[in-house]
Amino acid sequence: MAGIVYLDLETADADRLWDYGPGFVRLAGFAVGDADVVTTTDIASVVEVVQQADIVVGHNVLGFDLAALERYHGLDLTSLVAANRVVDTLLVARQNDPPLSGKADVQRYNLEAVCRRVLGVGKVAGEGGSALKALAREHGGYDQIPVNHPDYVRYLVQDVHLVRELSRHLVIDDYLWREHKVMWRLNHISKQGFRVDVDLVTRLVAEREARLREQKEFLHREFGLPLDGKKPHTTTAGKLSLEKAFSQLGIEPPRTEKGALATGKEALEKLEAQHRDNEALVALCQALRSFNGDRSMAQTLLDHTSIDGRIHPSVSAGQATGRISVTKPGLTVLGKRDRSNVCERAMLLPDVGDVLIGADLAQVDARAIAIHAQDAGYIAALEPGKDMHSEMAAAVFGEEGWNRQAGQHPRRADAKAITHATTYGMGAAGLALNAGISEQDARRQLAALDAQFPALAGFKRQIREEGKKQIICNAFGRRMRVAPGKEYTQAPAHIGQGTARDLMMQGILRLPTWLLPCLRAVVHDEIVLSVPEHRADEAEKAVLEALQFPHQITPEAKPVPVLAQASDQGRDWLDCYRSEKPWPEVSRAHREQAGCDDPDCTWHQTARSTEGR
DNA sequence: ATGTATCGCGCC
DNA sequence: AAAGGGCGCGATACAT
Repeated sequence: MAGIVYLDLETADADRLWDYGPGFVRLAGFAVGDADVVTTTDIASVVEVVQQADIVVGHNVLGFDLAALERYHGLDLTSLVAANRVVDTLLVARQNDPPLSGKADVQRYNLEAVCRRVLGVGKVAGEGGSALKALAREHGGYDQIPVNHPDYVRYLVQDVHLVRELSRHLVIDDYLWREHKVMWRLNHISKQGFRVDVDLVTRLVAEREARLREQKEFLHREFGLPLDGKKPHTTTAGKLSLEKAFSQLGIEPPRTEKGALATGKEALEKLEAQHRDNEALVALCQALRSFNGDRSMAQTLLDHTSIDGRIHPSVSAGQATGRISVTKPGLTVLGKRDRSNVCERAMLLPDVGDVLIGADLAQVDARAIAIHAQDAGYIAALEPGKDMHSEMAAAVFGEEGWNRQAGQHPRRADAKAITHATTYGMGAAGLALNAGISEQDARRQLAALDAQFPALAGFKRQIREEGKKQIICNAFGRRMRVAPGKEYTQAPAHIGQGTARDLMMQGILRLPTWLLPCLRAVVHDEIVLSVPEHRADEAEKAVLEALQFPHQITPEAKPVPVLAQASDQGRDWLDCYRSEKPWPEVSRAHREQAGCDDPDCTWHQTARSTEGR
């Protein structure tokens, strides 16, 4: 074996890792131990070196460099990861110095930023990232930069040096070894890709354009809104003419919190409800609302679809809680609650000959909190076979009116909101506003919750206190940063989300390896897989087996059961929810019909409205 | 032309 | 004293 190998690659446009083809990797730089940095275009020789290494170290190597060597040069990454022979300094940097929530910290983890922090500013010469971008611009693309260009080579050499220096300052704990295996498994989502119904996407893009044009013309004709821009009502000129329109209709224009003209769903729905008889106003609101929720998801999917007809989203764990981001395109924001946009999920398909299966964890954030809080009553409410929210309702509102055998507690929905909200530190005022109750009632309900679950209340106090040290740790050892001053809300919320994240990742780690190439998406508490039709039942059983287990925070602690439920086996992602959702169009079988009688069917509606055009 | 901030929407 | 968390993406406005 060849000691520690520090590695960095220069490639064509990084966004094209999965569809560029041979030649993607252009130049490799590596150093073995303390030896000089070697740069070469002989990538096969680099694969040899990596395979021989005791450990290969690099920044984002798991998600990028080693993935590229695996894809285009036959690297056996599986064995490397299994033997703990990969150290990704990006994963390490995030655990050693966790990010704040929000956008402020997204740029803090590129190699140069990490090195400036850890090694000191003087160690980093220039701005490699932007210089590289300039080189690419100058030569007409990342894949056109001459591989012997002195600046190109110099930045590569510096990055290898930086990785080597950096790795001497980073601390690798047990959580990180686990995390490498987690991210390697999740990277199958990027690698395999998710098949797109390109015909449907193309049709939806066209339909949306037609609809938008129609609405814009209507608003222009009736209310004098400008025609330019994609959403004229959000431009300065558009807002001005809208204000005028509202005034002419005798209505005070609705405002957002910051005083701008409100054109959001809630504001418009409220306005509509208040002035039902003002026909022109209702028409205006409806036209404006047709812009809302009208996202260009089809276009976004199309923009990210590779020549193989698939999207290859990025998977990363850069959030403050460790939650997994699936982006480019973002798969965590596809419509689900709204009938009007749930059909976005119909655009994603299983592989040919496959079906999609899904499973989601039941109340996983509550279980995460229970694991930490060790509140006997709270854990009891989470026992298998019990309906957690009904149990919570009984605890807060009393047993009366609830026949356990007959079904759910009548105030189940209220309890659900309270449980969820208090985990995130909602106060009485917020709860009152949210639930439409008096502040006094809200205070009483929150107090009842604390009284019924004293250990839960104690845990929240304790974790808020720990949050003052800025770093808190979840049940699996992930370190999470709490913003100073935000301990009250963030500390319990981070525990709920962060431990929930690692419960799901535990399930991912428990999946049998044959299912890894089947992974298509993770959405916090849900996973989706494309599996051969004849193995669907077997796969579903294996997934449920993997996702369900009791977890205890210490060997002495009370275990909390983690439970999951399977979705339907679907011929597209939407089809997976056909028995969960009440809308007929969720079923692919329904969508395959030429038409239907349901006037509210969002699938056949567009077909009807465009008929005879 | 390109990047950042803000808003408003969607999801869990 | 009071305090609802975490995100991604598109569109626009504005600065550079």
